[in-house]
Amino acid sequence: MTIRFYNTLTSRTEEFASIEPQTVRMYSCGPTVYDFAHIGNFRSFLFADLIRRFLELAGYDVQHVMNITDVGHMTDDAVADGAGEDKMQVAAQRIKEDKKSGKVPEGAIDNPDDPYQIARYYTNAFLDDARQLGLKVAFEYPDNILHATEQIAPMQEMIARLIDRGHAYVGGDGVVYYSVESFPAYGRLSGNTLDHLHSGAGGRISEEHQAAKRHPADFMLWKPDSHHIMKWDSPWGPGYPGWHIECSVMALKRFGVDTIDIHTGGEDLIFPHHECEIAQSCGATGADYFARFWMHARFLLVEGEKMSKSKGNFYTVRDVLEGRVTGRPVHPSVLRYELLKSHYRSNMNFTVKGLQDSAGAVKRLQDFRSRCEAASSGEVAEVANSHPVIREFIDALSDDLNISAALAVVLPWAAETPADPAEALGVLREINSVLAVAPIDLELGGTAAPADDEDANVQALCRQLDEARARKDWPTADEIRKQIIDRGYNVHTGRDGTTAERPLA
RNA sequence: GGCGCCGUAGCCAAGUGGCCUAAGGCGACGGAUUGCAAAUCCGUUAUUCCCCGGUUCGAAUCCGGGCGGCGCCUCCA
Repeated sequence: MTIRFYNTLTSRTEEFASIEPQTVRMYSCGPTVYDFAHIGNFRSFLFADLIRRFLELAGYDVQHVMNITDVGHMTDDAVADGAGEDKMQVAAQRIKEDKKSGKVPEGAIDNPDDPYQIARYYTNAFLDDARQLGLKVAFEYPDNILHATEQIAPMQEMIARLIDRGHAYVGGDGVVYYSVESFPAYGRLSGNTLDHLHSGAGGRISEEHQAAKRHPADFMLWKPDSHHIMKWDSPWGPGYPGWHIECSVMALKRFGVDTIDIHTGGEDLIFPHHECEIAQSCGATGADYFARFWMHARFLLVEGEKMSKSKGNFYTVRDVLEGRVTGRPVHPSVLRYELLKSHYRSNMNFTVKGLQDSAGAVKRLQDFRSRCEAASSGEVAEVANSHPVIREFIDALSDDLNISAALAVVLPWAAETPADPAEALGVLREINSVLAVAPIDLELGGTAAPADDEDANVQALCRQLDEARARKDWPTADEIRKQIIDRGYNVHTGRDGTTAERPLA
């Protein structure tokens, strides 16, 4: 089996091989925790999860690390004074308003002016969302998901090393900058080489900032700023680290190697973030590569448009799951499937209709599983990867994560009635270890929707319906069935009586 | 303007020179089944791959040119 991935670094699809046989070290840029993560963020995180789970099925031991950016960086809004705002302060302001409107529950954040409380609140929200959607690394918190604010010392060590090695300097404004001219490979990932940056820079850069730097493309490693809401002592004065440095540090520190196998993120991170990470990491270690494979997920569109708060199509995971997008609750596995079903390097258009389509596919897989379980009395056979269905599934994903071809293997197969249900369950277990939608995650238990009063009421109606049917009182039976459907349930009358369940979306 | 992805049915989307008069899913439609439904099963659903040229015996697939969509293009994140 040959695994091939598209590598942003070379702009080509290349054969994947890990540096150390059987082990893959993968780093994914994680969320900022100033607000709830949105579905676009999760498309990127789930793309990384797909790589990880696929490689595991293919036999690798995958070590997956992600960061949480909780340092209060600055906004990119060009406000009047040209300095931007502290993101944590912006969040604090918003939270005060959200508390009044109830969007942030009472007691969740006692003191919005405490950035650590804000970070903790949104970190927990992220982890909840991530676990619901079956993001495997979220179950490895805090071992494999690291907070930037807990890595300040190693960041300072790396900055000091970069200064020693001639890759960084203290500018005229006291800020520590990375010298891009000291790193000839700068621009290799994004194509934004120093020549191109010169010609494309235009008049967007303010004169005073440039004066402090040796080259316009030099970027910040440490900013002394005694007014910043989160600050730490450093050899360069109290302040805070640059945005890029945390990822370089965490990846190298957590893995203990100079070169990792895969680095993932959203396509917006290619430049400047990942370009700068490479410059920092390779500058500090002297290695030729920071990561061998750079893989980027394309942006998510919503109903054909870029997701933005001003357009009102800016959805968080909980907006979708709690029904604020479709008008009814959506099962997490449906959202997972929806965000996973398009190729990661294509435009993914998130739509209400697409979500409903995904619900159909997920239900098909879940029903298949139920039918097999009933037929096999729960027995699950051990199957090897050489099984034809698993073989084809892996082959499809081996081709740069061709998820559509992989689903085209699974779905027709799951439409058949298997000759050997125990074997089918074994196959499904392997396939579901990657898809994780039927159920959301086999190994990790998954999240069953909690039964509530409404469920109990509906169960009672099902019994009444059965009684009416036993009397052949069809008008009453039809009336009850209609009531159950009106409550938003799907009804099924079978050999063993009537059952009702909530639709997946 | 620079760099980079991409453009196949109502929607998602496979296919990367001949087995393509183009997978698979969702949806839709017709039928079987059902007291009626649901589920399930069977069948139908692109002579055509954004447009125009070219290469070739042969192109959705290669080349050139258009058109269209998306991302990034710095010190603030």
